[in-house]
Amino acid sequence: MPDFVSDKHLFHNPVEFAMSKIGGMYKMPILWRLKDKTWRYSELAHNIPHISDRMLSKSLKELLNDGFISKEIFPEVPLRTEYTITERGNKAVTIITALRNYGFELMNDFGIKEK
Amino acid sequence: MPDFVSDKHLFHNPVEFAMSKIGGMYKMPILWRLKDKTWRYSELAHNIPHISDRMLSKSLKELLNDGFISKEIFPEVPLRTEYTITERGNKAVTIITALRNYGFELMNDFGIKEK
DNA sequence: CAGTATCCTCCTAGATACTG
DNA sequence: CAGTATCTAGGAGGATACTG
Repeated sequence: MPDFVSDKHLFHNPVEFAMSKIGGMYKMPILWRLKDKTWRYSELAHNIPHISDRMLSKSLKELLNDGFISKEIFPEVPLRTEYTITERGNKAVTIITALRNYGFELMNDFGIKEK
Repeated sequence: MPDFVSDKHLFHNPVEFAMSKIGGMYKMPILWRLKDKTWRYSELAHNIPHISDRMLSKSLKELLNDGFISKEIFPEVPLRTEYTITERGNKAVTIITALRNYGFELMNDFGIKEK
């Protein structure tokens, strides 16, 4: 697996590339919530623990630019925007599900009990 | 999914926990190489692109402490150490394989051609 | 409501040098 | 050969304030 460049950034393997697209603190939590319904900005903001407006808007923008989600703006008063997962996003959810299941296994393996 | 603490570090979801164990730049590349045979330190050092001694030794130590690999020291001259994957490491390889396949799909999806 | 702009902190990884 | 120690840089994410 040789190095390759995408979007002016150097990658060494496919996992690194995938993580550059759906990694970080909040992208998976966002995609996970969008997997079976449309959410509006404020719903995500209130539902994802600890997320700030800065990180939410930054993450949404990147997921949007990379085609994992789509956005619809309703020019009402007050303003409403809705985020929906795309086909590319749905494929991501498959691996997120696997990662999540593995994470639970590992937590159990390490004796961490969830409520 | 409530927050939880492990090893004095705060986590928000199972994916974050999994990534704290097998994430970072080099842990997956190491586990990937150990999946079907034992490697010695210098073989890993020469085979994993761009890795420094510092990062190799640091990553190996953490994988060892977390039970993903085991280590055997042969007190010969010159010194020889061999690293072998454990059952826990093999489970990790399953998800790494899935992530890797997803990464290849995504690269293809984004028009990145590998050689 | 749905964001953006600025500034700042911490942590991962790189560079370099050294050792049993 | 198989590492460890020290120092540094870059980038992800936090805090806070502001806006169409």
